[in-house]
Amino acid sequence: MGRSPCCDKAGLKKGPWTPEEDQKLLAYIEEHGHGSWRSLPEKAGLQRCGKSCRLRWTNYLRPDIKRGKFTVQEEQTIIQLHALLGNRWSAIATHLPKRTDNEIKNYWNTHLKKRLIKMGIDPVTHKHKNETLSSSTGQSKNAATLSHMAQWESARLEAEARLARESKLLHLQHYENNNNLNKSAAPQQHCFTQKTSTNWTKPNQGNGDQQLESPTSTVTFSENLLMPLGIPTDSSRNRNNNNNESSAMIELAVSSSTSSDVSLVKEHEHDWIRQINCGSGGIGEGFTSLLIGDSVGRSLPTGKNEATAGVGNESEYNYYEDNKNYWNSILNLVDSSPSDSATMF
DNA sequence: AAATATCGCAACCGCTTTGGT
DNA sequence: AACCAAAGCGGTTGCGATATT
Repeated sequence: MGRSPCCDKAGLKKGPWTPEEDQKLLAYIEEHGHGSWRSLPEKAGLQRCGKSCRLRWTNYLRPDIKRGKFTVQEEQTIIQLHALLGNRWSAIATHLPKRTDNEIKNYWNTHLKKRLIKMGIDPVTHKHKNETLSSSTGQSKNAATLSHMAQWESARLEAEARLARESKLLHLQHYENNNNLNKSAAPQQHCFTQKTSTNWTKPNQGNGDQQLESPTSTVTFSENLLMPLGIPTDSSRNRNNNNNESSAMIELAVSSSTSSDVSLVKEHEHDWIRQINCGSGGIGEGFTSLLIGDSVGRSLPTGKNEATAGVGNESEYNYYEDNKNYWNSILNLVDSSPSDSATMF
């Protein structure tokens, strides 16, 4: 059987989008939200299939997309996350705010992959050729360890999403109950429009704030998101938290996570990681922070005492040390890459 | 200047997952 | 539980731009 293609209707246009089509799509979504993608093209007066419209929107027209050159930081993040997660572009994209998975995927395939190959690093295993050659003599431990850790990270991400979904149900119920009780005291600040994965809506409709918002975009309550966890944000350092928001709402923001909300939370995890690496401390040595942080890759403690701080015994020390060395080697190779290091990163 | 090769990226394809009925 | 529609996702393709011969 199989599903019939969505674009097989005669007369539907394919290929590059014209500025006129972009304008129609933008105008329609600004006015109505996307609603059902399938019915959108007809309503918007476009000779396209819904899927094509959705892709054009999510990969190009969405206002929360950052376009243009990737920064050094972004490149490093992609390389490191790819070593960890493989070709899971959407997962990688959650750590790169405002970049789409498609853009990251393209950038990897056209730039980073080739660059690693040029440097003698296998873009699949992220191991240097020399290391590959000597792996038969027992140095494959790093790869095995990394693989093991990657499995844990994958499991963690999945569990996180599952828990988030479950807690959302609970908290939505909680919120609805509260909302029914306190309709007159509805929170003013949060743009709590729609956070399902299916419907994009325009926040603050009618109040002059026309900022568009996609299911995976950051929302305006984002920084409050981290407050209850004790995670500092830039603005939280600079201003007092506005405690007018109901704590229930904040709690909801943190825990109500559909898959799209997970990405939202993860987007901030990126900042969180940065905070940890900047030495805010106290959050515990998360796996991700251990692997991704510059502080790990670039300024590893050389003394065993420092390295083993918080690590219980010799085998655990080796475990961490192995991975630090692994990332160190990647970053050192990248840093000391011959000839065009200036353009490299 | 023309032909050819290579690169970069938007868009497509098809499979999987999710959510509603 | 089964079915279906829609969204998510990753691999691949097509084509315009640019570099090289």
